[in-house]
Amino acid sequence: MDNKTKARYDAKAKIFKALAHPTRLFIVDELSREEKCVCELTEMIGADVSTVSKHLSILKSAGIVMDEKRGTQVYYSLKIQCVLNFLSCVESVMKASAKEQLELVI
Amino acid sequence: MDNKTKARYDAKAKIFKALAHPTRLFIVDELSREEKCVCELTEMIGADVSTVSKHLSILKSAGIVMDEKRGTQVYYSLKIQCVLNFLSCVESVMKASAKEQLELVI
DNA sequence: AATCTATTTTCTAATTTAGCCAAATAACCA
DNA sequence: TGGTTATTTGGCTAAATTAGAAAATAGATT
Repeated sequence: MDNKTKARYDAKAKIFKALAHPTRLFIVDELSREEKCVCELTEMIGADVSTVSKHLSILKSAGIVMDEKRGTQVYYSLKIQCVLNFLSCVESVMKASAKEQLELVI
Repeated sequence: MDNKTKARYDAKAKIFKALAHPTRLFIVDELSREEKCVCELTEMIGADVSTVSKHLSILKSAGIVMDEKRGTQVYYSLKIQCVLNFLSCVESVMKASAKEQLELVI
């Protein structure tokens, strides 16, 4: 595999890594409804603000969300809508697995 | 967040984790063309067989690929085609980021 | 049965990630 | 200016992930 190809796979992997955490998936779900400030998300998630802020920065640097400062607050919103489509594909993977599990039991 | 909801996010995250590695993305790409045995993939990837085998088992336990033993070889193939759609969404995330980078420079 | 081949599993060391606390920044307000 | 609130950053520790070497397993062949 040449360097360029390798770099492409690394870049793709970075995006998947950004989504590969339950808290970050929750954030994406919430932001798909409407923008939220860090404080609102922190409240919902129930972790330290610094932790939530770090999750957001990972999503941002992957290009999945964007932020906008208004007064003292920073609002985050979903930047790439198609992320939602692939969440629904993931659901289908989950359903397929669950069905299989079930068939093993029956 | 109740336990059930949390479990759902964990399960989704598991699927993203499975895809969050350059080698595993490469494997998915290859398998989207046609099934391959572990030895063929190992040859292409150039890592230890045990490493490749482990990557495959991660993809399998996430429900993304399936395997079939034929003689001494094990053939892996893509189980969930929609994974490919979301790879194309990821590409669009990458393009958007690249475009932005470019605009910063111009 | 003994051996060979392909693959998986186990073990260990190295690297990365997650989460909290404390400190630093930034924007607003008195 | 000094203080307050919201957020980010740095530092630290614990947990998770990665990779390869070696050992174990399963099926095919002699």
